[in-house]
This record gives sequence, C-alpha cells and structure tokens, in this order.
Amino acid sequence: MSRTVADRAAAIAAVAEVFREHGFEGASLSAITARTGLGKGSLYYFFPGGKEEMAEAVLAEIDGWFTRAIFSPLRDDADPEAAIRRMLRETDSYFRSGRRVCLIGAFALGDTRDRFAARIAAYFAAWRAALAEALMRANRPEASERAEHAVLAIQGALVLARALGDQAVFVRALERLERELLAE
Amino acid sequence: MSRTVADRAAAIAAVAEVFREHGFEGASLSAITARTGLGKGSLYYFFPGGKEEMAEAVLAEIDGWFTRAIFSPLRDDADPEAAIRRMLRETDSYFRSGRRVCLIGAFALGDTRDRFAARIAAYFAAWRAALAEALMRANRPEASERAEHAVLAIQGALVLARALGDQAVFVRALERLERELLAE
DNA sequence: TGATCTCTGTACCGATCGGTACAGAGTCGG
DNA sequence: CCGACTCTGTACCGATCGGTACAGAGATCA
Repeated sequence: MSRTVADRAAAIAAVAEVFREHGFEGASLSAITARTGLGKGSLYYFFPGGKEEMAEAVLAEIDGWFTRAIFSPLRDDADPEAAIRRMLRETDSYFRSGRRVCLIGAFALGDTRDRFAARIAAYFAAWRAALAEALMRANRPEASERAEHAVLAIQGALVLARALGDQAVFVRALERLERELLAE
Repeated sequence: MSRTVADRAAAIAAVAEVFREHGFEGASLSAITARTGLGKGSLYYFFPGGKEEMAEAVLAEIDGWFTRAIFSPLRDDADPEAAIRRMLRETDSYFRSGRRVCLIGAFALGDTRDRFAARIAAYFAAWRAALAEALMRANRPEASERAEHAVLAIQGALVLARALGDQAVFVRALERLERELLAE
C-alpha cells in the first residue's frame, strides 16, 4: 500500500467523523483540516472535487465496510442464523452501542439527501434485501417484513438513544431484534 | 388574537419548515426571510435572540402540539386503546405518511443536539412515558418495552422512508405498530 | 393634529464560508 | 546532481454567514 493511499484512507476516516458530527453543510473546511491534520492544499490534492468528493468517498467507504462485514455474510454464509447474529454484533460494535450516529441515516434526514439520494437509498435497500435473503434461507416466515422492520428499528434506536442520551435504549433494541428475527 | 401573535405564530410555522429541511446550522437567515416573508428587521423584532430563539420557539410549538394532540389523550383518555389508535392516526397525519421529517429527531442526530439536549430528551421521554401509561391502563403486558419500541420504530420509519424515498415504508410501520401495541 | 407604539426595509459589520492559485519543500529514480 | 513527481502551506478570492443599527412607515389613541 503506497503512502498516498494510506494517507487518503486515513483522511477519509477522519472526514467521516466530521460529517457524522456536523452533517454535510455543517462540516466546514476548517473543521476538516483540523480533524485530518491536512491543510487545504493537501485536501484538495486528495479530493479535487472538494467536499462533495469527500462525502462520496466517505459514503463509498462505509458502504464497502457494511457490504464486507454484514451484507455479504447475510447473503452467502452457509449458516444464515449465524450471519444474522453476526450482523447484530457488528452493528452494536460499529455504532458503539448507540454512542455513534449513522452518517447515512443523518444524511437521509437533511436536504443533503437529494445530493446523495442514490447512494443513501442503495445502502438501506442493500441491507434490507440481504437480511431478507438470510431470513428466507433460515426458513423464517414474512422475511421481507421482518427485514424492513429490523433495519428501521436500528435507525430509530440510534435516534432515540442519542436523543435521550441513553445508549441502553440501543442495546435493548438490538436484544429485542435478535429475539424477533430468529423467532420461528 | 392580536395581529402580532398571529404573525409570530405564522412565522414560527414557516421557520419550522426551514429547520426541518435544512437543519439548524443549514437554515440560513436568507432562507428564513424568504420562507417567512419577513425581513431581518421583523425577524429580529419577533425573535431578538436570533436563530437560537427561533429554534426554541419552534421546539416549544411542536412539543405543545404533541402534548395536546397525543400525549395528553394517551395519559388521560378514558379509553386508552382509542387513544393509542388516535396517536397512530395523528402521527401518520402529522408526518404526512412519511413525507415529512421529524425536526426533533433530525436535531437529535446532529451536533445541534447538545444545544437543545434538554428539550429533545424531554419530548421523546414524554412520548414514551405517555404511551407506556396508556398501555398499562389497557392492561397490556410489558408496557414500557412496547412503548419504547413504538417511539423508536416511528423515528426509524421516518428515516428509512425518506432514505428510500418510499412513504409506503412508513405506512407499513404504523400498521405493524397498531398490531403490536394492541395485541394482548 | 401630534405623540406613541408596532413593525419593517436597508445599509452595514466582522467573520467565515468553499474554493483556487501557486510557489516550493521533500522524495525519488536516473 | 538533476529533473520529475508528490504533497503541503499560504495568500487570496467573492459570496454568504449571523447579527446590529436605525430611520421611518403605518396604525392607534388622545
């Protein structure tokens, strides 16, 4: 891995946190330079398209991570129930038990949605479809309905946990999901 | 009702829509003047505290509406099951079947949360508590758990419906909630 | 009519916004 | 040692940000 790629990857991770905290509009270049440790010169060297390109890179990175860690196992793992449990475990860990916000969910609520509508929709549609596939393979009835409800409950749990400042809300929601998803 | 109050009330409603679409940081004074039809002079006459005071007024207005239309009936209506059905009906109507976003939920996700943390937490806590109260009065088991899950599912449904650009997701979620909440 | 109060438009403030231009530091193969 | 290429800091751009100051329009009442 060249030094360039490593730096760019590190920058993407840092930029993601800034977007997560401030949203797309609210993520000022000065906040991004502070967090990444990169000056404007470097930033526009890595992302000539400016904030828009940074956001694209961040969304692609997140999408890639979820595909690798969660969606693919749900679709392909020989043991679909294990894949579902893994999804819940990885989700808890990724969102830091509710302390971390879903960037894509946050983007979906604001007017940022229009700009990245395709990517945002694709992310949630992929999650819903992969989970439905796993439920089908596990012979659970109403797979589509359960899958949609689970994806939606995770997003809602993130909102509510953050609103109440109580991560236990998120943990409880995931426990409930495990029961509901795997019930016959 | 004096003209002043009417104008201020109308302004609050218009400002609420701007916050809803752009978030707190993203709601520029120029967007607010455009939407309200009021110049800066009038705006700062009605809200001397600027954007912060506008947001406070908007949050108070929303909280008042929900208390009147939903929370109070859940707590006090002689028929708690009817109050729950009313909650679902009013929720569907308020959020335009998923086309409209929850301003308070959106605020909760961004860094705006810290500024209005108390109000945001109070709103969701009141909803959860009022619904739990109604479920208790209706002799449903696990009232607290069901209530928390319902509040969370509504927020999640708003996120997912908007992310996918498909309001049917929201409608389905409400139908599911009616079944779950009123089940023995 | 004249005094008063409510409301509004406009000019203006310093700060910050996202973005550009560009010189040059640092590193590398030849 | 010499270009060539990668990366970075800085100066600068016009636009817009939230907020202030204030004169005065318009209605109201004595």
